[in-house]
Amino acid sequence: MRITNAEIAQLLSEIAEYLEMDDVPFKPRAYQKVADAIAALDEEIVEIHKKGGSKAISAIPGVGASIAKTIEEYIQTGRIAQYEELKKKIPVDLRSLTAVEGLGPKKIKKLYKALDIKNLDDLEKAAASGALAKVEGFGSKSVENILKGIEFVKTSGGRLILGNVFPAIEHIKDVLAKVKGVERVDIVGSARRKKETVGDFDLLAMAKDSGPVMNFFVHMDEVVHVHAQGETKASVRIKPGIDVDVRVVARESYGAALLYFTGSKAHNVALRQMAIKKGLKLNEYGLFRMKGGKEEKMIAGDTEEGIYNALGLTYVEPEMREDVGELELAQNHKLPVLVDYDAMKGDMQMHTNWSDGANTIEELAYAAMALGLEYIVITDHTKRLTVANGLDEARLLEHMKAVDAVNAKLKKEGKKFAVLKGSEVDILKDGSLDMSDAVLAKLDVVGASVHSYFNLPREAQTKRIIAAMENPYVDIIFHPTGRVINRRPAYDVDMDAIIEAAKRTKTALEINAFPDRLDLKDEYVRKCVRAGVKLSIGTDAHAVAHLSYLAWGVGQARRGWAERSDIVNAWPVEKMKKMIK
DNA sequence: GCCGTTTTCGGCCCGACTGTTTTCAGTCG
Repeated sequence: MRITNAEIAQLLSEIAEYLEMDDVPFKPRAYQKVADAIAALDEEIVEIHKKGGSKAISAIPGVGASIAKTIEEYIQTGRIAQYEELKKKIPVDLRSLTAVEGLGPKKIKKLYKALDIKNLDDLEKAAASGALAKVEGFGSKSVENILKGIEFVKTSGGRLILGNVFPAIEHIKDVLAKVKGVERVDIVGSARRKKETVGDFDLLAMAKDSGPVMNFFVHMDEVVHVHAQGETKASVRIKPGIDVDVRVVARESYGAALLYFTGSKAHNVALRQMAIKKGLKLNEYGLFRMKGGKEEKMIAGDTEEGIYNALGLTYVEPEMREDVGELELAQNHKLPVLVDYDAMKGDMQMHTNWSDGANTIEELAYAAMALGLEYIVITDHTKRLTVANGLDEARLLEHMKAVDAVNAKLKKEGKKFAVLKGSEVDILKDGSLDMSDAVLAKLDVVGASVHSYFNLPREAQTKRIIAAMENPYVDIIFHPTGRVINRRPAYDVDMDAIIEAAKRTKTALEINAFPDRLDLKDEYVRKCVRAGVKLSIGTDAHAVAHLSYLAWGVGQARRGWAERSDIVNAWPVEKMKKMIK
């Protein structure tokens, strides 16, 4: 069983929480910082260790000799003695208990000592029996909130897929923007950074007087519960089970607030530390010059750019704000110029009613044209995927003629738009394809994907995909890792080997833009960019409505620091054809 | 426990809101 970065991060985070329970100063922050860094790491920590031992691990920012040894201990023995000691003292299910809003290490410890509460079930029983309300520091209000928190943890199961819930939050943003006195509303938080999943939504509003907008917000029809309501900040749950926070600030502080509420937390902390070094203080109201421990003068705050510049940095795009090296680049004015959301010229993957799509070739073409695209690649499934009505050689040849017919019609109408002939070919167990080379040779673009044998051993799975890339007609590997967010993990593949083979065979890797796929994920996108492997963004649309998902693919590309030159379909059709095989 | 243009000791981001312990600790982001 492979040890993942996520499980190491979870263990370190729990150690931090245990230390927090005992009021140990500063250590909790050190452990938590490392946990966050490892969770965001784009390399497997096991690999780092294999290459350079605990010394290489301690090269990760925030990791010193001690924590490096702790991680090494886990990699070598599967256990951490320190963690087990701590767990023995207070054997509780920290992961689920801390997921309850309002419960932190201190309260969890108190509940364990007083009522032997170890998990959500114990907690729920104690709340129901009335025992909880008798614990010092807990009252009827706490019990009520804890019960609601438990319910939420049980039903929502954690993070939501951004693309699926975004329309609901955009609606609230639009409604708030219309409240009298509101000058501007922005979606901030991880949604602005285009993280693939979000825990909650944050909105920022600009207004002189916060009263009316706060009042409106907590009384919206969608609101089922108000968690908190103050003068400038409120937090509610809306109907689909999403938590939404809103914060109101004045114009002069709006940039500072945007910066602060967009995060990430690690990026913000790093910025504040830079400010301190310059004798400044950064908070959500602005960047201040300090004198004798007091704010002397606000030197930036109305725009994000002004704050970055005052700190000697170039503006950092929200999708890059994860404290994974972007600040060093900003300091040296060497940030990449990320691919723009409106840079896309084409869509590289979609399905028609010839296989498992809902619409015709023509309907997709007109819809894509309306979205401002210059070309689309039709990539219906092939024969092995019988459940999707996959095309065999004969039907694919027929299908190509149908594409020709649509192009002829568009030309007659004077439209400058191209429909390209493509296919989503199945990669069979041995790495061969379910379509003859003779037919593939007639297509403009060939994408190949894995739809079977998800559980092959790592080596076999890797070999299988590389074999497909070696086929001279395969231009793109579609959804290269097969993961479906919140539903199915990626198949076990050696991504470094895949990326290396992609480079060697000049095969592009897809960023599948479907909101619950976003496959490649951001860290692999970064690796491709670094290696010079080209990327292809496809919506994998199975209906006209899905074509708008392209923006989620671009967001993912930007999170991976991709520039326009890295994305084959950010180029006009002729240039795109040259960039693929 | 980590770190260093204040560098091997002495610091460690900062503010809003809640509930309850009538002055603040705990949690969150």
